[in-house]
Amino acid sequence: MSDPPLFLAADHDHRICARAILAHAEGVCRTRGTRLTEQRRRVLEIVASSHAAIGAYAIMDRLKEGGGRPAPIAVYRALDFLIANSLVHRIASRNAYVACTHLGPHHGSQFLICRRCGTVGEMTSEGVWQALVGAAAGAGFSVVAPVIEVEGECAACHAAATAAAAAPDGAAADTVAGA
Amino acid sequence: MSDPPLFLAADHDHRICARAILAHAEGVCRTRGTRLTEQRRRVLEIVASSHAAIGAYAIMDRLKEGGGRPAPIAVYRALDFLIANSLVHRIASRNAYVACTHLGPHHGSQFLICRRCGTVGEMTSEGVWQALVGAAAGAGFSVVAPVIEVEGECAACHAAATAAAAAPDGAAADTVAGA
DNA sequence: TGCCTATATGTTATACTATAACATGGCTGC
DNA sequence: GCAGCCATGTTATAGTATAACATATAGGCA
Ligand SMILES: [Zn+2]
Ligand SMILES: [Zn+2]
Ligand SMILES: [Zn+2]
Ligand SMILES: [Zn+2]
Repeated sequence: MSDPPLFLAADHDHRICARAILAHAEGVCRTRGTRLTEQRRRVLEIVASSHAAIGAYAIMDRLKEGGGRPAPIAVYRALDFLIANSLVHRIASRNAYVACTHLGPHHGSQFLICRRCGTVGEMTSEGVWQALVGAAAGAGFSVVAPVIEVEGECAACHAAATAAAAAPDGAAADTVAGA
Repeated sequence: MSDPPLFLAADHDHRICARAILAHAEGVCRTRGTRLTEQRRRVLEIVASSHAAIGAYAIMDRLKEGGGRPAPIAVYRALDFLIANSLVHRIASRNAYVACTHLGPHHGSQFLICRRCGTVGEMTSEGVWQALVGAAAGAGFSVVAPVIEVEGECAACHAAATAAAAAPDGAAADTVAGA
């Protein structure tokens, strides 16, 4: 009912999102006694710098901008840590990664991926979870780790596409890139 | 209610499955005026030779057994055709492919992947579909192409694991490989 | 029949994604 | 200090997928 919106407006102040993600990571690591090292922190910052999913090699390129010469394995090791702590999620259908936008522990998120702007919304619908577990149980199958990644269109892009289709003349509304 | 079982017994006569898949493919291609060429047919036979998902390079190795020297691209092109015609599905979380076991047209299947035997069951639960579309709509998101791939345990493997845990002495029941 | 075009395949090279194996460094607790 | 653990560096390689261009084959049609 009062869930926060999965998709924020394109012009939202994303620094607020990024800060919240980093602060949450600090808290998680302090609680668990794990270490959010500089490298892991930088990878998380890069992943969290946008609501779109980013590939491991793109993360590496961003790290290089800071002057270092990180090898792919360094990025994957940082991602392994972040994923193990549910601070980052892997999007298997894109071979890419997104920062978790949830505060508490959770399992079985559903990822809504806009085919136009690339924004990924992380949804945790109890109804979807129960429908899936129930249907699987009907086949004698016990669910352990679901991968649910939905390609589609977010509200903003859908509205823009509809408007463009209605008035196909002249300058089409630009597709907004993920902030 | 009267759905066919998603997971067949390990000792079922899989030649029946394979023949049905090939016959269905012949029919689909005849209806659509597309061509089930020898290469595409062989790739489909290989993918359909088991209920487990198989990787593109494993398919290539199997093709080589026939004497040819297929390049990776040949396998991917055949897979592209088969996937476009819904005769094969890609399992993104495994980078692997399974033959479709459905007869009619369909969208949004849910794939149940046994972590022990590797068998993939293709489920088409209307309830899961509706729960997902409904929940996404609540976020203003319109679903186009969901990827639902669930890791878990099939009934047979779950029973075997439970039995092995109850009687951990001596010969544990072998994990059955996908036929 | 013989050309024409679209589709399918062959060939070579390369891009992209991810991990193995082993060495080094650095913090922590004793 | 030093032992042990964890994190990182270094090098090499495995695994997955596509680009670009040449050739071949099937069928439609003049
Ligand atoms: Zn944001
Ligand atoms: Zn969008
Ligand atoms: Zn079978
Ligand atoms: Zn199984």
